[in-house]
Parts: sequence; C-alpha cells; structure tokens
Amino acid sequence: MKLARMNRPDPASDPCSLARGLAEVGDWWSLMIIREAMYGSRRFSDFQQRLGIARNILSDRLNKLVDRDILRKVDAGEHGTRFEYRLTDKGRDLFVVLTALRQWADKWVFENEPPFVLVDRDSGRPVQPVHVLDADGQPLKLHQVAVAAN
Amino acid sequence: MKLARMNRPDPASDPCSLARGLAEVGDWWSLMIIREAMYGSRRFSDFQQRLGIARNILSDRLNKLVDRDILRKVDAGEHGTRFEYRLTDKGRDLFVVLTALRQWADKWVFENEPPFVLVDRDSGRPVQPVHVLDADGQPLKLHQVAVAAN
DNA sequence: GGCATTAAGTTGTAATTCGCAACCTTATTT
DNA sequence: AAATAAGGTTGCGAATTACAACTTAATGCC
Repeated sequence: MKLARMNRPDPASDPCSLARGLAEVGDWWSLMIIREAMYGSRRFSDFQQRLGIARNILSDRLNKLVDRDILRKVDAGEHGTRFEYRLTDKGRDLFVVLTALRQWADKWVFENEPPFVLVDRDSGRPVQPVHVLDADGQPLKLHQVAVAAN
Repeated sequence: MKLARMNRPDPASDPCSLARGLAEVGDWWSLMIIREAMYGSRRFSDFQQRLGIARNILSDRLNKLVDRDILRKVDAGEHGTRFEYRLTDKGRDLFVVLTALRQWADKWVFENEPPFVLVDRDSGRPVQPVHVLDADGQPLKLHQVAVAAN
C-alpha cells in the first residue's frame, strides 16, 4: 500500500482518525519497514536486504516515515556515510496496531496455526489476544460501540 | 493499501502474519470500505456515495473482500437487481485492529483531541485504550516481546 | 597518495494501477 | 413504452511502481 493513489478526498483532511492513521502508515512498504524496525533493523541496507525492496522506493518511504515522525534519522558516523533509522515513540506505539493485525491473521489467515507467535521475552509465554474493553474492563463487540463527537 | 504493487516477494506466501494480514486488508479503499461496513453501509451505492470512490475501484475491492471472506454478498431481492455486502465474522473481527489504529491516530495525529471517539453504546463511556497484555494481564512493551517459532 | 570498497541514494525507463467519465444491463415505476 | 434506478463494466490518460544502472561520499588498504 502506498495503500493507494491520492486523488480521493484528501486523507490528510479527513476528520476520521482511522483514515488519518491509515494515511500515515498505510502502505505496504511502510508497514513492512516498521515491522523490520521493530525486529531491530536500522540501516538502509538492512531494510533493503531483508525486504527486497527497490532502493528508490525504500528511500521514498524512509523519508516519509521520518517526515511523519515515525522514524528518526540518526547519523551513525562510524566510517563512511552511514545513517540509522530508529523508531520514535510514535512509531513504537504502533506495536499494538501491528500486534492486533498479526493476531487477526494468525487466526483467520493461518487458521490458528501461524508459523510464529509473539511471546513475552521474560516468561516465554505467548501474549494474550488484544481486546477492546469498556470502561469496566469488559470486552466490547462491534455492535456495542458507537462513535460520538468529542 | 491494496497497499501496493505486487512484484515484491508474493505477500500471499509470506510466512509473516503481519504481511499476510496486510495483504488481505491493506489497501486504502478496502479499509475505508470495511470502516463504512462497520458503520452500517451495505449497498454498493451506499459505499459509493459515502466514500466518493470510483465505481470500478469499488467493484474491484468489494469483489476482493468477498473473495477473502471479509464481506459476504447477499441478494437483497427487494426490487430490481439489488445486493448487500455484509461483514462476515472474519470481517467483524477486524474491529480490534481498526480500533487500535484509530486510537493511535487519536493520540498521535490528533494529539489526544480527536473529533470523534468510540463509546460504549450502553453506558456512553469511552472505550479503553487497547493494550498488548502478557499471560498475567500485564501490559507489554515492544522490547519485552520476541517472535518464536510455533 | 591512489585505488578499491561500501553505504546510501538518485535517475531513467518500461510496466502497472488508478481515477474519471461514459456506457451497459436488468428490473422496476409511471 | 419510456423513464428511472441499482449495480456494474469499459476505455483511456495520468500517476506510481519496479528494476537496473549510475552517483556521491567517506573510509580502508597498499
């Protein structure tokens, strides 16, 4: 994705958070880059090799992610011209979103038998399925919610 | 969304749930269609008018969503040639994912002052922020997790 | 110093995909 | 019978993408 072409009613002025959120991260390569960054990749060449992405596209997406403050470009001044792209707090906060999507695919695409699972690094136990909870901590279904003006 | 062009290593054979999940729903219009479906839209013309999407693109995306079992095409046989596109369980299950993304944008794009919020239909109180929890119910941060073979 | 090497891009070009507007089909209403 | 409406499909120009080749900058090696 870039999730898409931009002749549609400008997403950057859509009042829906979902639309705006998607507009910021919602393109195939951007998400894959964020995934790799969460796995520990930091260098242009790391992303390039791990993802097999075209260099011009990688360059474009890294710049956009930096513009949007999801990644930070840091001079890694060792030898030569080297930089690192690191997740910002805003970027790291996408962890929940990616986890929810991962779990959805674990369940519905891999039919509960995914090749990999997310585990707690300390205990080694799998993380719980992510839920939407009401103010009392009770799980909410789609039909139980509404959107309200803020 | 479709997050993108497909000459990259075929997403449909990527072992990563995140990649597969994104490949199934990750294109701008698909997500917007799912959003509208969650808000209650069911008809071709509902989606078309609410989203302002080109008809051929809408047609394409609806077909793909039906192929992927995210929407179901139902003959609404009233008068004329009418159909409804309804969310399946698989589609409804994306609620958590969309909610997580919405909350992320509420916080980071709208800086905690989004125009709309999700509330519990019964109590009217806002839903809680979605979290990733460990097996004991404690919130987990990105650096506290790892991926393990299943 | 001079040459090769590596990281990180940039540029050119062909192939793909998108958005728009116009057209089509089937089934109703008048 | 003519007009309207839903739900698409088609053609086409414009915008993106992928791939490969080329560039730039800063060392490392001899």
